Amino acid sequence: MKLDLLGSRRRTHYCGHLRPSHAGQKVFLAGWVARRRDLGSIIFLDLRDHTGVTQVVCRPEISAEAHHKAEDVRAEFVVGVEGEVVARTPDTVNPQIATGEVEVLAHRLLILNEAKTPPFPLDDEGRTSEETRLRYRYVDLRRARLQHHLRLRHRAAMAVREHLAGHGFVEIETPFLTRSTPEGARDYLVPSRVHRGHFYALPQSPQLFKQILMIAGFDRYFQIVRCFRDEDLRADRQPEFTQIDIEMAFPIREELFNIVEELIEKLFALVEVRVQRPFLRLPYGAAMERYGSDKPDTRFGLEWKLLTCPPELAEKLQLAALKALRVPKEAGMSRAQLDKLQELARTAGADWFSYAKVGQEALQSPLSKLSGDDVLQRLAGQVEARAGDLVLFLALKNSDTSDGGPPLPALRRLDEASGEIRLELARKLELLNSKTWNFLWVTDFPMFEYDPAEKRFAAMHHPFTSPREEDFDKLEFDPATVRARAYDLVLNGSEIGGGSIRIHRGDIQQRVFRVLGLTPEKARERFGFFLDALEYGTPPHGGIALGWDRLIALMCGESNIREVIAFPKTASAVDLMCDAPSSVEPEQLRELGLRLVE
RNA sequence: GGGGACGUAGUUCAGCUGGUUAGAACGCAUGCCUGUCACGCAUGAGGUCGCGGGUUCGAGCCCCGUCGUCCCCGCCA
Repeated sequence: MKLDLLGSRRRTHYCGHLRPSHAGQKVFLAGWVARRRDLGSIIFLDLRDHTGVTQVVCRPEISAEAHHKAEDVRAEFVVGVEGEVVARTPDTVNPQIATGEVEVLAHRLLILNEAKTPPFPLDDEGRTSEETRLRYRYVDLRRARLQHHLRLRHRAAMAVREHLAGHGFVEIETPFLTRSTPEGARDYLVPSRVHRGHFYALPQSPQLFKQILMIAGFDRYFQIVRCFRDEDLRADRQPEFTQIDIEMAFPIREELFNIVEELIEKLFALVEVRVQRPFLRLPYGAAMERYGSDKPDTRFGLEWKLLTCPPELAEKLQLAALKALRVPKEAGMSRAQLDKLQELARTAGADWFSYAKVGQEALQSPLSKLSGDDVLQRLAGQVEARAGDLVLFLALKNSDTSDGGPPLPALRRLDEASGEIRLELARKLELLNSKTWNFLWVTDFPMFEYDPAEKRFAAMHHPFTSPREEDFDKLEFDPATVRARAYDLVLNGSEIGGGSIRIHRGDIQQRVFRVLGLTPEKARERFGFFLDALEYGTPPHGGIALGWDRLIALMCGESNIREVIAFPKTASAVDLMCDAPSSVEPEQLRELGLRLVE
């Protein structure tokens, strides 16, 4: 096919912008052919660009050449149209599209490029398999939905820059080729050609660089930055993802919260959501007890309560800890559903599950024979159960806390099971409102988490998080109870950010490393440059990182972050479009001093 | 590393208890059509049933293996 040249023609309007007020104007439009309707002696083309669609009319009596060319046009051809905007007669107006009151009468049609038949229809909204979409991502991205998401992402990034710059934050880039720090996630490694046998690592986050920028006197820093983690993927996890990374010197926690809350407020204004401020603050302990989660979804009630267990029941059942949840008006729940909850409780790690249905007169429960109705009444009373309610009980048995290890992991299991039951109930009872946006700060995380497999403590946030000052003395004697100055930002049950006030004193940093089982030698080997930097006048500092992909996905109403990333990877970390990762030439390996084994 | 779901035309899917020549819709091609806008009508092309092996007289269907995609657990300081 003979193609036309664009020449010096300049687009005068976008396809989605024409209105009756443009009638009579000569215009030049350019875009992709969304659809061709050939009625013989009249051919309609729907011309599309990112703003929308305009109907182009090709009639032989206006231009025989344009009409003739339109016969060859197919879907996704790139064309330019020179013509006149005309108002449609009332009976031909299309109210379904923004430009439906006008059309462009083609005086001249330029076929700028042809296109293969698209591998899938562009207007099918989510019916094409993701595999096919990702393979032909350039076609997929033409869809209005993805255009919207990525353009919103762009405007959101602009808002971030404007907001943070307005608060005195400076955007500074940090290296991608950096040093491996084996703590935390698996690193992506990049072999050095110049230094054979040595490797760079792609950053899991710019954590140490941003702290060093504080030491360097930059006072307030931010970056919209790519991070890399070589771990298994999920719907909300990609091997490379973006963070809004923020750090400030001489931090007041409330000031940081305020800056972030304001930012969130501005971001959600972009999608016409007014957020409630200030955000709720919830200590970690309360979150775990009441919601069974460190990222509670507070769009619905269903709060657990830790009960004081009547001794006779505790004795009989060997209960070590007992939680209860009042489910209003659900006394009618079926045995089958309750059995499912019991099964969930078991697999989620609780030792014991039971329930009571509150009637007008009496309680109905498998427990009543065992405990007697008065004991049951007292338990139900502790959660203020009323007639018609269902009360769920969840417990930990004695044997589990007496195995010598710290009792916390066991309690944690109970809490986590309670959290899963809570979420399952919310789904089953359809309590999740997609129009509600509940932000909250979870604060006062434990500093350390005991890892039974490795038989050591691990940092819950990261090893540069400051313990609360009043807990400094417990570092060596009771690390499990040391609280961190760490906080997470949570939205509707998703963690969208996390940060902390950092350690700015070398002595405290060394003590924390020691709790983590890092000898001074090991610490020096891994973080020597950072420990050195700490010695040269480190101001108190702290910050936060927001999960940008997750945040944008939530703003777009998407549950999968691939929908807000232009070129995402599959669950096995493959880019289906460019087929990465790939093998490389033997010469490339030779240069790097690498040899493949097996 | 583990569990679950899926894999059939370009796309989305159907395909019974293993039985003749594997179907539908959309898309595509060709022709007709002057007001369509998911145009319509007619005709037609299009299949490595993911791949390899096995069972069977016979496999899209059963078995084993393998690859790929999605979801979840572990993992993700």
